[in-house]
Amino acid sequence: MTAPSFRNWQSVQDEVLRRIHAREWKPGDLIPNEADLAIEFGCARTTVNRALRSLAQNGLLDRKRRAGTRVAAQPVAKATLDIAIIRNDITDRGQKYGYQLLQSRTIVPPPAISGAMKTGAGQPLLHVMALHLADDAPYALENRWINTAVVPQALDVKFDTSSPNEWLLQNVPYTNGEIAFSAKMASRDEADVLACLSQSALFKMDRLTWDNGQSVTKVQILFAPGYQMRTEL
Amino acid sequence: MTAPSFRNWQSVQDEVLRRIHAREWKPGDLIPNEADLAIEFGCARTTVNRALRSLAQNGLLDRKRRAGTRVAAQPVAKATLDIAIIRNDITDRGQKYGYQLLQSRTIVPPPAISGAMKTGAGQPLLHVMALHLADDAPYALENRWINTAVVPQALDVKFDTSSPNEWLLQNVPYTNGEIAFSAKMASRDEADVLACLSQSALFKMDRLTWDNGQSVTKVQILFAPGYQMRTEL
DNA sequence: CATGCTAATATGTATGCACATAACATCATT
DNA sequence: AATGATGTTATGTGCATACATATTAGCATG
Repeated sequence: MTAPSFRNWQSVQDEVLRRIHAREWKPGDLIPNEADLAIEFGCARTTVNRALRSLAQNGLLDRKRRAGTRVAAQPVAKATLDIAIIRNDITDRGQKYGYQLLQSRTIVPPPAISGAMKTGAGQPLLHVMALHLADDAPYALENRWINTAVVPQALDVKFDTSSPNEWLLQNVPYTNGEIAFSAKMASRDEADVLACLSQSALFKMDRLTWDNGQSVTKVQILFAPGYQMRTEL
Repeated sequence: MTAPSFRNWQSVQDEVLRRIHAREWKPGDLIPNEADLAIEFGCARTTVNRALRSLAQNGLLDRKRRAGTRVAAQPVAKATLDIAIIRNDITDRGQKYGYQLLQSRTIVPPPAISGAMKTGAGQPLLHVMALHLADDAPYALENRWINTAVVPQALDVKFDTSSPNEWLLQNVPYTNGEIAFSAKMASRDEADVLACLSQSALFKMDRLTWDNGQSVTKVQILFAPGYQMRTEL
């Protein structure tokens, strides 16, 4: 039997994938170590390492030092979502983007919000509500709080032509954050703004971002009925 | 000024991240090339490459051959969601997992479904409905179609103690698929099963998986009100 | 002026080697 | 038998080097 010779890490990855799909290596199985695979594939161990590392990152393999590499018993599907700027989301689909500022003012927020943001209780936040439109139809309602202590420049920005969504993403750095997705029944006001029936089921995204331990902003985005967030596996 | 010397790719990555956050390198800026950075950091180009490659994968840098590396103008936040097996989702939170089969039968599906699955029109599918419970409360309703042409073994499985969700993930390989998330108003039947009010807003996940061009399964999972899908940024 | 060839350049990747590190196995000690 | 020291092993990473490849700039040619 001639060694087929897999010279680059992509083809090594493909071959490993093939064996997993063909169930030559079953979930839970320990696969040969890098050195052996390198010999079998006729390439350097580095190359095998690169291929396996990549597969591990995608959740198809579990790797542990000394213990070896095994096929993930329960392939946790990792879906990568691209949380784009809403404007791009819309224009990428060939629709016309529209924007409308609903409200912008500085307030001392109710405890629930400053609690989530872990700001001081009396800390004033900038509160902005805006509507994103696709082909003139309401698309998403942005409800945002900005920590003025961290982002004082925000106070000088009139969010009347472009959304806080865009401005913050382009002007304010952050180190980490969290996102949560859920479903919410439309309140009367929300239904009004989004031009849908009250009690409609809306897709909701909550996002909290931080910069070196200081909370930057909290946003809730409510999408008009029919919105879908999609991704490949 | 002494060169701080960043010896491993993680610390190089951290330093690059720091510069991005500190806006020493602003969005859209072209950053020094790998060779120069390697000299500055006192490490090999390979190490810089590893760091930058990783950052590019996370969407913070845009890299092009010959054109160089620049800070992403619009940092598309990439959120990676771990779509776990529902049982794990529940037990990981320290709750008791429960399962209940509602229905299982072979049917010729309505055109809408076979259309989405791109199976032959008259192709019979196995249809299974099941309920997942957390601490005895309804948690999610699984509504699944399985392509019996591709997965004939499924016909022999009684899904009375463990869900198709688990069985398929552990027994049937797939090459690719797609996931969509959305919100849906609970129908009367759905509300009944999930023990919630009719018209509640439910978080919905639709998933379609393929194996080498053949559709394997299509599933719709409706989560009981209150469900949140979370992830770090 | 348009077009196409060519050279320069930055990233992409393969390789052999070395050493670091985690985790397990084994054996000795108590 | 429990505990701890020690060695072994597989992955993790760094480095120097070489070559591959995409893309751009510049030049030459029609």
